[in-house]
Amino acid sequence: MTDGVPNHAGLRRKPRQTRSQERVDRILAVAEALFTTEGYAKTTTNAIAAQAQVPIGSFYQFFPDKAAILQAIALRYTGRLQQYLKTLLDTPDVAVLPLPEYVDRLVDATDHFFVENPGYHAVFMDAQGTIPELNEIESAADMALIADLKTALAQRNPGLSQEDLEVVGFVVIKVIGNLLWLSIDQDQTRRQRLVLETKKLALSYFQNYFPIESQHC
Amino acid sequence: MTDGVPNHAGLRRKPRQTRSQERVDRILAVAEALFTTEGYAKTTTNAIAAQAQVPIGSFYQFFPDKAAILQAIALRYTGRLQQYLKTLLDTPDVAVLPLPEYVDRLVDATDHFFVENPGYHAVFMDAQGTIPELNEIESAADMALIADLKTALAQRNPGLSQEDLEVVGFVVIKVIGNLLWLSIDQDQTRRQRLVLETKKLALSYFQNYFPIESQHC
DNA sequence: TTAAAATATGAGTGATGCTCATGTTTTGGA
DNA sequence: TCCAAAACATGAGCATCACTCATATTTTAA
Repeated sequence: MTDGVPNHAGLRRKPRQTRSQERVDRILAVAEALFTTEGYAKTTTNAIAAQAQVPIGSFYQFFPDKAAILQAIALRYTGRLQQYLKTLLDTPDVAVLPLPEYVDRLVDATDHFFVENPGYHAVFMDAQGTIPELNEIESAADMALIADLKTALAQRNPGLSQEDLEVVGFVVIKVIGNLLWLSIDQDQTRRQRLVLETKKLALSYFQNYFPIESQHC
Repeated sequence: MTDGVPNHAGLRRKPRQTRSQERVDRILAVAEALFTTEGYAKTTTNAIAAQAQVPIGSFYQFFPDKAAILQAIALRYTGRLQQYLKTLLDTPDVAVLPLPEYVDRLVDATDHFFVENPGYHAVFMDAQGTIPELNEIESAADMALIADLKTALAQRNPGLSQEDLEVVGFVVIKVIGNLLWLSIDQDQTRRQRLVLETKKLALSYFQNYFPIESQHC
């Protein structure tokens, strides 16, 4: 992507005029609201266009098809998450934290993002599988997260091979994501417990690759 | 379900005659093949009916809607998986295996099932989110697996509370399922590595709740 | 044998994603 | 300032798909 504004990704025509840009923004806002409340399948393109006060024809000037709106919204979310976690991982203070605290921070940050962005859950939950492009977006987003985590972990244990770093990053990102994702549907008590278990799980696994230095009997 | 045959679940009318039963079987077989090769969204009910040599009207005598076929297929798969794992967990020899070997068996069995039943992956991958009933089926299937694992784990450490058993079962079932699920798309080398990592992950986590008896410095 | 109940059938209906012919606005050179 | 050409806007209408229902056929049982 040569363009810094992810809004334009997958657009049929890039809006040049102010009015057009406003229309695209309105469409995305309305679509996100409808997808979240009604679901992707039950939301019609005509309804989005009508509620955004945009003729259906103009709608299709910007978006090649219905799926493209969801892709645009999904891209916005994955971008936010990656930036959020990268900021954490790149903080010098965090990099030198003992492993348990490090895992705490990582899991808490991911959990926090999920809680603060309920649309993320709603959008990805909805049309997964139906839209192959969505899976690619999620996959690409995870790749980026894994890459960030890899550099952070390499710093922590320079002895690990690239293959090991890749696999450990993959497992940790996927597992944390999956468990916290599942915890969203649960009630408050169970959710907190699952966050705790996620930390326990990640820490136990990490210790296979980052042995505690101060281990003595 | 009072009926032992899961094929009839969610049917509009239960086929009483031999011919009807054959028709339903043909529909399910054709639908599974088409869903797997073409995908759920791109497969039309008319195409299923035509290829199964059943008029579209008769199709809808048996199935209330398109989603019901997928549900029937999904139920068949989850039933098979549960039976497969329950058999393993209920084997007396397995119950007394040391934890590492126990985890090995559990993970290998799940992996084996995924490999032997590619349709499971295809069917669930496809229309998740689009069909709320599918999520319920998957959720119910996981609940059953968790229940089976709970009793097996309770035997292994009677000191654990119900809440702990529930959470540990939940985490392990979900995490193993998720990682092995993801491993399916990967190439052979990476797949084997991920199976290994899944074992490592599950074992490390288990050791929080099942301390090694023979631990001494 | 036959009337009623159960089952089979496929043309037709409504809804939805998307197009395209036509109309309107903006642009930039003279 | 004027005008022609390019860019943009519009919504009635098309194609497709899930699903129905009026009618025809078969089975049941008295």
